[in-house]
Amino acid sequence: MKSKRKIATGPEATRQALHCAATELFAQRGFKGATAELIARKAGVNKSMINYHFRGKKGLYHAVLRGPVEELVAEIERTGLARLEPEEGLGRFVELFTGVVEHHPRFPGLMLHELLAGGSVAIPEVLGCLRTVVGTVAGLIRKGIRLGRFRPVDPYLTHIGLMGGLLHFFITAPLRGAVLAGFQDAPRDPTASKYAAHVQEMLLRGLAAQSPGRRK
Amino acid sequence: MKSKRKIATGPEATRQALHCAATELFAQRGFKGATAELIARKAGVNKSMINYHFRGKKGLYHAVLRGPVEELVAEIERTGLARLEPEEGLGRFVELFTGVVEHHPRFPGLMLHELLAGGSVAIPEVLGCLRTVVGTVAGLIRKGIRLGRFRPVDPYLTHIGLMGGLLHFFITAPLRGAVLAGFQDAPRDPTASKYAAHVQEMLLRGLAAQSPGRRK
DNA sequence: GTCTATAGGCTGATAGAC
DNA sequence: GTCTATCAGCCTATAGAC
Repeated sequence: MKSKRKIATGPEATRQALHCAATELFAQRGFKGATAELIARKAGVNKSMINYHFRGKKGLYHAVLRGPVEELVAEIERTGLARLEPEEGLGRFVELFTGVVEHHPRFPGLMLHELLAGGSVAIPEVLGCLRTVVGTVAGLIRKGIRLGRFRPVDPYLTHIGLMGGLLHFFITAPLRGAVLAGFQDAPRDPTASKYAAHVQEMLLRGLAAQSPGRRK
Repeated sequence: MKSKRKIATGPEATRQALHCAATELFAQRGFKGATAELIARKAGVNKSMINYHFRGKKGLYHAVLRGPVEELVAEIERTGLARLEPEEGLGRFVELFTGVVEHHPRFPGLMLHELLAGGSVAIPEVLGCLRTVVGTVAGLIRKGIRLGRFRPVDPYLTHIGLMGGLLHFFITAPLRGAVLAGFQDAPRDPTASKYAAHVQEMLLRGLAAQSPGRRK
């Protein structure tokens, strides 16, 4: 399992190898838990390259964190999520989020470590993005309530439940096998898209003022 | 904010002060992020007391983690959750979980750090307890499906969504003020019981085969 | 039981050769 | 750009006085 070697050479390949290895390790162990030497070894690169290419460990961490967070916000804006119908918009948000995680599988781990630390490691970059996400989702829910299609729930509490549910699926993936071993009816390897469909259904049915249109 | 001083004296008070301070710091920073010196200072106690009373930092971590996890399982069994009607049982689980968190406010932080680490720090103590929780919740859902009262969802995916939603509420509490500032309609200080009610409603409506009895 | 002092290892960052 | 060598600081744990 420790056979990650750098193949290509040159400065850009070094940068990428470090970025990639750091993403993995920061997500699993957090900022302090992932040491510079570990990252460099996993990248197959000399330790001091971290300082040359990223101005130190903190710079590398910021670079790693910015990617997925900014992509999520960009996708939200590109899709014009806020302007969609409430049901459609929330469904698309779930798909969009799982799509971003597919490009950045370690995003949930990074995000949660950051949240647990109280945003202490990288406040400003992330905080603004979080506000956009929360605002968009809460806005869609508010719109649905106003239109009489959703129950009068608290949009922010709903957002917490939704985001928590999404993040939890991905971060528990490594442990799932060990915990579910022995449960005969447990899904072998639940895919993200299967879970996304489940979350959409639970969310829309949970929100619906009346019973929503059947999908299946 | 750094005015935590030990008042009482004696060995038991020292133990408790360390346990208490460690709970706080491990939950916020994880095992490696919380240093022994930080814990001792917060407890108002000498650093070497960690080794005397807990056989080192790891021993202290295990002691801290065991408490809430075992209490959760004990509560599940004491309540006889598995034998209740599905709707009642799931509702009680949500209340029971938030109740345990009230006794152990740092439980969600500890749990998530552990999950993110892939259970690497304390596998055996926690893994068995997790299996009990998962098994009980999934069992209730399975029962509801069998009785025709729930839709034929995947019980394990449902459990992931439920637990994720619950945990996320508590771990985001510190950041909530900063993220929600400016959103006029955001709840000032959402209580755990208010959130618990929200989660119950979303869960049961999301699961219901037909429209469930209105509560309000 | 509690303290001080310190050992011994690891960590992040830098200096300087190539 | 990349490497080796190395420093100063921090970390956990222990020894030993009280």
